Amino acid sequence: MSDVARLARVTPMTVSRALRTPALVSKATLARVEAAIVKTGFVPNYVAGSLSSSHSRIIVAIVPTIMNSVFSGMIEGLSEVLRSRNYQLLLGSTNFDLDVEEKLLREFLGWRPAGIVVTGRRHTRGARTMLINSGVPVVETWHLDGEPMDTVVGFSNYNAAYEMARSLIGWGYRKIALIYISAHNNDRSIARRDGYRKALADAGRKLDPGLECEVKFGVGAGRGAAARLLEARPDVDAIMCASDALAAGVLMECMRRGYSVPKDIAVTGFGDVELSAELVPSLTTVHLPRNEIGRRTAQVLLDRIAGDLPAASRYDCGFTIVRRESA
Amino acid sequence: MSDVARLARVTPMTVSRALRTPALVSKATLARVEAAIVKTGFVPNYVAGSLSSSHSRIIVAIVPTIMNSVFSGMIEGLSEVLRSRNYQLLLGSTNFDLDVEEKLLREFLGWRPAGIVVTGRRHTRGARTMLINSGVPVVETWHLDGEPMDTVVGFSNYNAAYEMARSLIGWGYRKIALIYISAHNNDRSIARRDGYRKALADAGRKLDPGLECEVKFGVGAGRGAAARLLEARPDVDAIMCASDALAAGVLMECMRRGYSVPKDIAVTGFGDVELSAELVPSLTTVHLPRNEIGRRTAQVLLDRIAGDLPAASRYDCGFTIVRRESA
DNA sequence: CTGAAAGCGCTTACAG
DNA sequence: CTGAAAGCGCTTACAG
Repeated sequence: MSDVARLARVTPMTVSRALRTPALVSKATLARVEAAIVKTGFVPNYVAGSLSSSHSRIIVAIVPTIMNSVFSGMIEGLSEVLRSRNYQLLLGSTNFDLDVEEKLLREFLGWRPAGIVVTGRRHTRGARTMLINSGVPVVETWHLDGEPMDTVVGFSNYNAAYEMARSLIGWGYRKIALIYISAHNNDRSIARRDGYRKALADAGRKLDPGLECEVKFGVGAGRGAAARLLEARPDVDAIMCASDALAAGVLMECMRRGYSVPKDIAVTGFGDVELSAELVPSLTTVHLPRNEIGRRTAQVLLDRIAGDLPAASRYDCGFTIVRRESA
Repeated sequence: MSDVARLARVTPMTVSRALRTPALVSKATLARVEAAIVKTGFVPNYVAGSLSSSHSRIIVAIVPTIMNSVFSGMIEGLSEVLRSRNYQLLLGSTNFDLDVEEKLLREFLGWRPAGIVVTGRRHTRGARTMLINSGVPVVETWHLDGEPMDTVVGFSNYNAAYEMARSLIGWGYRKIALIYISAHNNDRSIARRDGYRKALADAGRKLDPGLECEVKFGVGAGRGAAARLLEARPDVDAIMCASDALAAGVLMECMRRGYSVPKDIAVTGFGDVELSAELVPSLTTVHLPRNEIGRRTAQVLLDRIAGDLPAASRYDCGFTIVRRESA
C-alpha cells in the first residue's frame, strides 16, 4: 500500500480511503490512486485490514458433509449472497461427528469470524460455550424445533415428517415402514422419526418397532435396509425414507426384486434433490428450500453484523410435500 | 494473549513459544501457561499471527461447483488432509464461469493464502497473471493434458474418454453416441470429446456429428439429450456420457421409453459416484480417484510450502474403466 | 479533503 | 530458557 501511496504522491491513509470510502477523496487524487493501484497490481491485504479494524469479513459455516446435494445447495445459496457482499466463507464438515464440530469451531474462531453458521441444534458443551462467547451472530440451520440459542433458519423436521406420514395414511397405505439416518447426536433425524411416530399414533395405529430401520446415510444403506425390510415384513405397503438418497436405494432394491412401485409398495423420500424428479418412478418426497435456507442465513447474518436486526430470531423457510409417482 | 501472560507471570513472548514451540519452554512455565490458557479460554488470533509471521495457513480452492459428488469428493479429501495439519480451506465455486474464477481469485488473494488450488487448466489472462504473481504454490487439478503452469494433480481426461470409447468398440457396439457437457471454456470436457473422437477414428470409424450432443450438466440434461438422440437416431446402440449424472438421466429416459439397457442400447458414465453402482442396471463408467486427487493435492501443497518439493511437478492419479451391467 | 500518530495481537530476530 | 524491541500492513481517531 505504501508503494501505491508513493506512486500516487499521497499517504497510505489516503489510499486506504480511496479503497474504502472513495466519496471522501477528491476526484483528482482518486484518479491518481486508482492508476497507481493498477500499475502496481496492488491487492489489499485483508489480514492486516482485519487486524486493525477488528472485523474480518469471514463467515464460518460448519455442515455434516458436503457430499450431499441437500447441504451443498444450502452452501451455494450462502456463499452466493456472501460473495456479493464481499464476505468469504470458511467451510468445514464434521462427518456427523459433534466432537469434530467442536474442534473445527476452535480452529475457525482463531480467524475471528464476523459470523458463524452451524447445522442442527445439538452441540457439545464446549462448542456451545464457544458459540455463546464468540461475541458474533450465530445461526443454527435446518432444525427449527425447540429453544434456539441465538438465531435459527430452517424448517420443522418434525412437522415435515409428520405431514409426509399423514399423507401416506391419507393415500390409503396401511403398513408404513420408516428408514432413517442414525439418530445418534442427530437432532434432525430424531425429529423426523418422532414426527412419523406421532402421525401414526394420531391415526390410531399401533407403533411397531419392526417397521423402523435406523441406518447410515447413503444410497447403499437404503438398499440394504429395503432388502432386510422386504424379507422380514412382507406386510409393509409403504416405505417412508428420511432422505432422498435412502429412497433412491430403496427404489433400486425394489426394482431388483421385481416389485412394482407404487403398486406393490410405495416409497417416499425427504429433501427433493435433482435426481428425485427424474427417477423412474419419480419420487414422492418433501421439498426443502435448500438454496433459500442458505440465502436467508446469509441475509440474517449480514443484517445482524450491520446491527439492523435484533438477536434471537426464528425463520421458518417451510417445506412442501411433493407427490409424484412413487406413492 | 497478554491476559494469559499476566496470569502465568511471563511475557506474551513466552506464551507464544508455549503454543508454537513448547520444547523451548521449561516444564514449569509450560504448565503455568497451559493452566492460564484454560482459565482464560484464550483462542489464539490467527489474523494477528498471520500478519506478523507473513504466513497464513489458509489454502484457497476454487471448483466449478460443489453440487456434484465428483468435486465434493475432492474437496473432502483436500480438507481432511489440510485440517490434520492445521490449515484452513477457503472455498469458492465458479459455476463454470472463468470470469467468476478471476473475481474469486482476486478476493481470495487478499487473505494472502499459503497455497492455491484451481480446477482445470484454462483461466482468464488476469487469473493466470495473479496465479503466477501470487508467489505461492499453485496446483491445477483434474486435467493432466498439456503444459502445466506450476503443479498438476489429476488424470488424463483425454485418455480416460479414449479408453472408454475403445472399450465400447471392443465390446461390439457399432454406433456410439456421445453426450458431453458444454465445452465452452471447459478443457476437461473438450479433452473427453476429443478422446472419444480419436478412439473412433483409430478404429476406422467415420465421425458423425449427429452422434455428438453438447448439453448442460445434470440428470435432466442427460434425459433431454437421450430423448432427442433416441428419436433422431434409432441406429445408435451405445450412448457414452461424459458424466455419471448425464448417464443417470439417459438411463431414466431409456426406462421411460421401454428400452432395455444394455440389450437395446448400452449406456456409460464418467466419474463413478456412489449412486452409479446402485442403479438398475448398474452403470459402466470411468472410476476417478476423487478423494485421492484431493489428498494428493493437499500433500503436494504442504510439501511445497515446507520447501521439500521442487515446483512444477505432475501427478497422475489414474482412472479405471469399471464394467457393470449397463454396457 | 488529507495527514501524522497510535495501535490491532501477534512473531521475528536479537540479547542475555 | 526468557524477555525487550521492532515490525507485519493496515485502520481508527484525531487534527488541520
